[in-house]
Amino acid sequence: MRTYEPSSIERKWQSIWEKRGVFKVSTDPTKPKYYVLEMFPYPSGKIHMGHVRNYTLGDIVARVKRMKGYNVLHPMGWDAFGLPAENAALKHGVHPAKWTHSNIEHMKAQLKKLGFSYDWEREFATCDPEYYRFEQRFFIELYERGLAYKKQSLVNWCESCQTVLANEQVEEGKCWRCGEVVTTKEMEGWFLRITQYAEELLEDLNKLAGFWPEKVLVMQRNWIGKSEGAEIEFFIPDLGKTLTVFTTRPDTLFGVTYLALSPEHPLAVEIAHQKGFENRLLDFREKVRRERKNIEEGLAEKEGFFLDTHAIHPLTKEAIPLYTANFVLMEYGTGAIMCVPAHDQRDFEFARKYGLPIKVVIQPQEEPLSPETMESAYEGPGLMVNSGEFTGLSNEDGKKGVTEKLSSLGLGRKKITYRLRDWGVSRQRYWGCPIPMIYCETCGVVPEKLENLPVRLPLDAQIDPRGRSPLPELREFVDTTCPKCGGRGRRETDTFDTFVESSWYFARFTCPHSPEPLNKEDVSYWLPVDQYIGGIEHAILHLLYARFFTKALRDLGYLDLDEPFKRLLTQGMVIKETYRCPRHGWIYPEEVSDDGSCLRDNCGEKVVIGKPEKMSKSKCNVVDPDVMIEKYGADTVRLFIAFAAPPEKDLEWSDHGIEGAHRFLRRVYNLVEEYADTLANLEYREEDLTGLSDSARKLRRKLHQMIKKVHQDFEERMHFNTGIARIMEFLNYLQDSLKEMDLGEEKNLRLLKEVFEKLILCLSPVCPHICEELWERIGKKTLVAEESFPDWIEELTKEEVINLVVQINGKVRDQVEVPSGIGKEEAWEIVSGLPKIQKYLDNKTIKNVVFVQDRLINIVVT
RNA sequence: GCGGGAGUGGCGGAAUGGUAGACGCUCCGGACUUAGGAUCCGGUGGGGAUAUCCCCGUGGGGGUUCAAGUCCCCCCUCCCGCACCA
Repeated sequence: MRTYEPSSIERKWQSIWEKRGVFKVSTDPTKPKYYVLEMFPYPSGKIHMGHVRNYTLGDIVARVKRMKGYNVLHPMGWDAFGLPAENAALKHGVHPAKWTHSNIEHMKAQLKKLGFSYDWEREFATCDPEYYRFEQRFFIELYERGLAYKKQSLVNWCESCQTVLANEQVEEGKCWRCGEVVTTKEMEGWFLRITQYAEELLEDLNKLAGFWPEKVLVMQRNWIGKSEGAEIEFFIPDLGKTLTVFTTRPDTLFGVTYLALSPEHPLAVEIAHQKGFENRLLDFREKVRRERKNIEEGLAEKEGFFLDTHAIHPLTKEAIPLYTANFVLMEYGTGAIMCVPAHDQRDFEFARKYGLPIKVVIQPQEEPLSPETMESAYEGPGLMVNSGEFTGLSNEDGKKGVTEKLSSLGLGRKKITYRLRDWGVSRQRYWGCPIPMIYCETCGVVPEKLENLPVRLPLDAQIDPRGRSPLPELREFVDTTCPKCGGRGRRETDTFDTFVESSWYFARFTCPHSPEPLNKEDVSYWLPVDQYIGGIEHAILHLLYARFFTKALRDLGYLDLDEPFKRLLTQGMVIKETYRCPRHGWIYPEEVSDDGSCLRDNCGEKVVIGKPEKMSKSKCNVVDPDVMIEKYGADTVRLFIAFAAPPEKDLEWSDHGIEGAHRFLRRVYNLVEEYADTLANLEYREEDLTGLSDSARKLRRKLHQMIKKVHQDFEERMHFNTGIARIMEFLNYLQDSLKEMDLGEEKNLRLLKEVFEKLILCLSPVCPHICEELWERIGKKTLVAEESFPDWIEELTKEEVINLVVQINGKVRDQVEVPSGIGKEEAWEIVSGLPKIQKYLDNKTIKNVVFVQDRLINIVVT
């Protein structure tokens, strides 16, 4: 008898799949399609457990759908531009291109070892000119439509990465990639007008409800940050100019006691110039910028100063003082606000600090407010007071009333504001897609001609030791001719944010070799992605950009859909417990002795076992997929990962757990192997399986119940952990059952053949290699990968007898085996005769009997 | 503060309003062994009676129901996201 040797089995089947091109697909409108996509990786060097989990989940989905008869697109590629390649170049002196390609090669080999069913013929890397040429083309077309533009702006700057960051890439004031504190800087850069799609991006989230995690939808909604209110104009006589503010509370207009401008506001600058306190304003602005970082820690106090200027209230015509204040953001609304201390907490704090008046204009029902005694602003609803003609209205009616009044006077209007900003895509980096624009002294900014695309990233650049992009110094790249006038031109040397590449790769996977950017037939057949799987860390950035790009490409005529990803699964992290030594910090598990002391440098300190955390080198809790594959095989790794937790939850790596998974596969292997030769030449038909003994019939019933449950868990609910549990449960039952079954009877052998066949098929999406092997061992000539998922016979899943639970007043008091399907009367007949139950019925009055067929009978007594 | 999610054995986790704890891990006992950290068999929520049982139990408190981990209300804790957004 053979023993289970994963490594040889896995190599064997991987090469057979490859040779036969099992996972190759093509557009075929006669077949139902299914597109499953996992977020493609950055080629950082090697695969980690997070990837393994992501891709295992995707592969199970792909294999299940294939077995269910779908034409399945399951591609893989590389998000290959990005900063780490440049960092590696600096550190090891390898060119980013070389580093990237060798990483790809290594990681691809790792993925192949895991037996993922990708159509590798569709593979591409985003650093291929054949990929990014189309990206450049899209950009030019967006530019021509006014959806891409260049502007000077205050940008987030990471000194360590030497580049600009998008708002989304700043996390708690730090660079999302390297953790360096982000500063601000005035800079020119290219922007994509994502704000033009703000409303649609928000609105279409409703289409995704139920298919995307609620959490992601909420995060995107917050990010887009729609708020409805009004723009109101305040005339400044000293300047002869109008200050426009945005407010969501026009109903509080009569409570305005001051106006506040961001220190960056152009009118603040103008006033400062006129009144001669420019330096004071500049100092203040600098201070505020520095303190932005403190704001996260909640340390910054409200601060500002009087601008020695007044504006005219649009309705009361009162003179309202102008302040500049640190809590007013230039980037939001109009950069200036009207301040109503009585009804806004921030305005309240500022007013108290500087002794500004507080005027109540909204009175709540309960307790009247008075400015003297208020300890905080009242932001709730109420009736309007001190508000001229609006006094007495509810504040909700007031919002409308005041806005309409202002509108009629031409001093305001209804306004919707979004928090979402345009997407800055310029990066001062080398290893990225060149932005295909040319600066000409006579023509200005001119896009490269489409026929000249791609603008190739020069690969012979010398990496600058200071970490700066070498492109601006590269004459043969920079010097060019103007596409318009043929005169001297200078190329843009910024490259795209790498999120541009990942914003449309899913579409290119449908036609990776097409000479057109996107082939109509392919994209309309395959898109949208039916199931997208990836980490929650992309909840905003990548997913919002990709949604935007989809809509933009639709409007350019390349796509015919609104949303790219029909269903989204955000899988949890792979975590593992950590060990900490008081002297050495994080240490490896093997540096902990049995009695829990630190072994590093014979230190002996008591080791603290930390809670499980995301695997990371610095915490010494990583598990290398290669080591696990080597030790247990890919099937075991896949099985454990799919079994240990539901997909969306964090998965705690357990050395014992993976042993358990491996033990299970060995049991499957040994069991099938034991009977393989006997069964190899045996076939069965449905009519062979009639007239079975009780125990054989029961086994067959368990089999069909298992198939049904696995189908539901794998295909409908995507709860792989419980599906696998059902397979394990079945194996346990099968082994018990075999002890009693007479295998001298041919009927039973034929049944066993059915059992093995279907068991193997059910397990195959999770553990494809061992299943192919066993399939072959029981005499099959086909490939499991090309088989259908087994059907179950509903009739066979029905129990013949069931355990009827007998409750008295809702408490379980007994159970009795009865034929399934019996009615209430029959059940009562049986149950009322049970001695245990009679005991409970003595001297009691039966008030009610509740009967749930095949489940329970509940006798209510008093 | 606002928003989202979650609290179930020693652990990971199961349970269309219908036997709470499937499946796996751990641990305990047994078998086979020169040996086992291999394999197989049995047990494993708590407490009590231990022949056959009983009581308690899904973060806490109320409620709806014949019946609640599941539905409703209040509270507590933890995780995640957002946070001077006017």
